[in-house]
Amino acid sequence: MDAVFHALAHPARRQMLDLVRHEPGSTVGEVCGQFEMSRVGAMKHLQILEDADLVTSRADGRRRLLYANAIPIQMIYDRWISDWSSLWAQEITGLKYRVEQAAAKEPDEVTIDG
Amino acid sequence: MDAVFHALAHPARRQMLDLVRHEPGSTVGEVCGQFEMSRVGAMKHLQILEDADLVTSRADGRRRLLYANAIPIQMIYDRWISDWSSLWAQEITGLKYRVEQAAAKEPDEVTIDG
DNA sequence: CAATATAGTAACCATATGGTTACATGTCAA
DNA sequence: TTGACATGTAACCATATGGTTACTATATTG
Repeated sequence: MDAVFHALAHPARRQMLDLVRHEPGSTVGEVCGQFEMSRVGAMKHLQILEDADLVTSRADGRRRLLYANAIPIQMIYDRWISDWSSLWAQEITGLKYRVEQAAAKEPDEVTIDG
Repeated sequence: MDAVFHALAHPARRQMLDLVRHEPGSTVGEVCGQFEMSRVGAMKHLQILEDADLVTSRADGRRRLLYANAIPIQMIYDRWISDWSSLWAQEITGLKYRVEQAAAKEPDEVTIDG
């Protein structure tokens, strides 16, 4: 849990995760190339995402392909969000609505960082 | 967002948030007393939670009373969890189930840290 | 095979983080 | 009104974080 929240605490990492989620199979170089910082700096962020299991990878020759992993996000929901629901009961109807929307919706263009 | 995730990245702070949520109106001293570290150390964690708006406070004489704030948690749901739902579509039924459970449930004894 | 492309390591640096002790302030109560 | 209690500040320290440059290693391709 520490690792997951820590990984999400940096805007560059949230953006990276976003990138990989919307473009599964991106290479390390492609992802790093999107950022101002050095490739090595970006790779460190990637490493932190992988340590938190938010990103997984598969070797492909001299390249490495990256994929977002939803499990830790689910964990956050299960151990945090759903637990807090009682404190926002007045919004629960809206929440159920949004969940149903999400279920119906295609993988989409929504941005994550905020 | 940085502040919220960063605040949640430390186990002591998650535990504190848990404490305050289950015992709203706890004083600074009461909360700090629950931890091994010095009072000042604990107060710094509290400050970080307040900076992230996860905890708010109200002065009461020489004491300060603490309250958990659900808004940032809702933000996490809105900007993260619901957005990822498409990646766990096969679990969406279970998710809706859990949401409905949460709506029906009383404020409870569930622990958060993990 | 030689050259290039992709990824990874090593070493380093400035600043942030997480903790401490000692002291200061404000409020309640005898 | 004085003393004790609850909270807050200041100064400090070790280590972690986020970044850099230079170098290495492994695949692919001409």
